[in-house]
Amino acid sequence: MTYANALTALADPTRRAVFEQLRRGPSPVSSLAARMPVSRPAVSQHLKALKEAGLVEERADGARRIYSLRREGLMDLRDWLDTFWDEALEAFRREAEQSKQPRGDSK
Amino acid sequence: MTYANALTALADPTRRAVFEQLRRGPSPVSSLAARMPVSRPAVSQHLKALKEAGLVEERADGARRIYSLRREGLMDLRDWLDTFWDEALEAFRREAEQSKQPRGDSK
DNA sequence: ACTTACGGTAAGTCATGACTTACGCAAATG
DNA sequence: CATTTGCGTAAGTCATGACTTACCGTAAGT
Repeated sequence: MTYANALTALADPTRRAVFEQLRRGPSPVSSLAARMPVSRPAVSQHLKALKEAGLVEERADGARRIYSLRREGLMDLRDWLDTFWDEALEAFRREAEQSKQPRGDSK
Repeated sequence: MTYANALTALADPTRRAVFEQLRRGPSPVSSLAARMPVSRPAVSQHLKALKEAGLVEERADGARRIYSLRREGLMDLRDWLDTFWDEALEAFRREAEQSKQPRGDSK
């Protein structure tokens, strides 16, 4: 269910841009904000959202907060995506669904 | 850039639920709506959004419109996700970025 | 032809959330 | 210490978009 959090977090263009910038490596907030068209507090808020979604982690360095990617946060999203291809798993899921819910049909 | 459309489309819980239901197979609108807590027009609107995002396709069957998954629509999203793991590609991207923009640093 | 199923679109409401400025606090700097 | 740097949070504004009901056309069934 955590793939849902990743999706909502990454849906916003600005927030996604912040996330993508972190591919360059760990970075303090101001550096990120400098490259963005929005204010620094806006970036802070996005980082908070990303952190709560498990997509980013924070480390303190004196007065600075260094943010970096958390690739594990993308794992669940990746797995969820795969459920749309994996036919074996899908068949299994479909069957489980059916035996659990006799009245279920897609007509 | 089309992964962005997929992300925004799949961010909404209801819309995602519609999308996930289509894993069971192609289905007309009313059947989908029957399993959902929202009205039929709402589902119609979500299907329109999913279609515009390339995640779903529509086929006419008399008065009905049969909707089905378009897995290709997820491809770009999948590829985008992979860019966060592929170190080689990342290094290359980083280098390209740097030679193009001498003043760029992440300090 | 009349009626009923199916579904898209219009119009309007309401909540969410992305942004801003203002502020406060902790750590570095002089 | 006083000042500056770095960042989070509060409060308020504004746009977006997810839903509703009402309505329309089209295709099937009687």
